[in-house]
Amino acid sequence: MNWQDHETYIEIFPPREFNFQECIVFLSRSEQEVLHQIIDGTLYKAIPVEDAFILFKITGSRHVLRIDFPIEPPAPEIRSQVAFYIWGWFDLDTNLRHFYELASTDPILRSVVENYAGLRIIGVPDIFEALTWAIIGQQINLTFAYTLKKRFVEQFGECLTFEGSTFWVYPSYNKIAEIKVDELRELQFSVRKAEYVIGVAQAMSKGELTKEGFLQQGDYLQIKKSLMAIRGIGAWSADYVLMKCLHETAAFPIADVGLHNALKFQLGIERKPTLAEIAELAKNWEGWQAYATFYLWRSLYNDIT
DNA sequence: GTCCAGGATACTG
DNA sequence: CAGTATCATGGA
Repeated sequence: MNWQDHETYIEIFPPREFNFQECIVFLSRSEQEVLHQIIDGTLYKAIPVEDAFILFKITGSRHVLRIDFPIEPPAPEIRSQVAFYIWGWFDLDTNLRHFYELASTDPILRSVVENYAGLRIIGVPDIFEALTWAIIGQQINLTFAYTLKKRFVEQFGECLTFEGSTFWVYPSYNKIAEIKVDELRELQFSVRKAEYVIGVAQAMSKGELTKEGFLQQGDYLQIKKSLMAIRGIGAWSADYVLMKCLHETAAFPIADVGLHNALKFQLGIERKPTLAEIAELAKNWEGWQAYATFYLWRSLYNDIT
């Protein structure tokens, strides 16, 4: 982690293959997003750190991210944890050079890595959020998924307010472990989605499920197997969590509808590619399937000014 | 009205 | 074991 503490603010120095603006485009993909805000090109987010909620804002230039604390600068240890959080959020430990080399000769990836150079997988560092967001998004369109998430966060999460703006923090698993299926049904969750979400919360609340626990298993396939043992987490969700939370660049949600639509467009065909065809295309992506998927997702939406 | 959505699970033959 | 029904609702 490459950063510098200036007491009232901090600076983070990302690797060369980084473009803050591209990340902002991704973060702007839904107007219903409640877990961060972009105001005049500045990114705001509140996160829980050691039983407190910290609001930070990020302004990015070419080679440095500047992090300010609008409410008040926190203690040194907290500042360090915020830097660590942001480092992981933007997946700054990953060296993209290998991916770009591989993509430069790949018929599918060549154009997207040129178009979106510097884009990184924007993560979901909180594994409870990653697991439950994957569950919420299953089998429904993204617009409705964001509607459900917004209701869920505003019903059970906590928030900070600053200068008239509200900054929401994702609900804690301890809170969700205690609610009933009916309370989520009222938000228009299906009974099954509600059961899955509460089940994950209860497992985490009992300490049966932790991010560190998965990471310690080391091997991608072993972690995927462990994730799929959770009720409500199938192959797609497991790969989604590996990709967005556990920094596994080889994670590949091959059944993803968004991936299929992006490939249909990139290939210029009238139908979606079959799983076998995708597997064939992806042979060249070995080790970087997660980034290939993320860049292809990016190709599905237009820039937001 | 029809069909598809960032799928997963329970049931059936 | 592979195929099928079911979930719940929004958006195109």
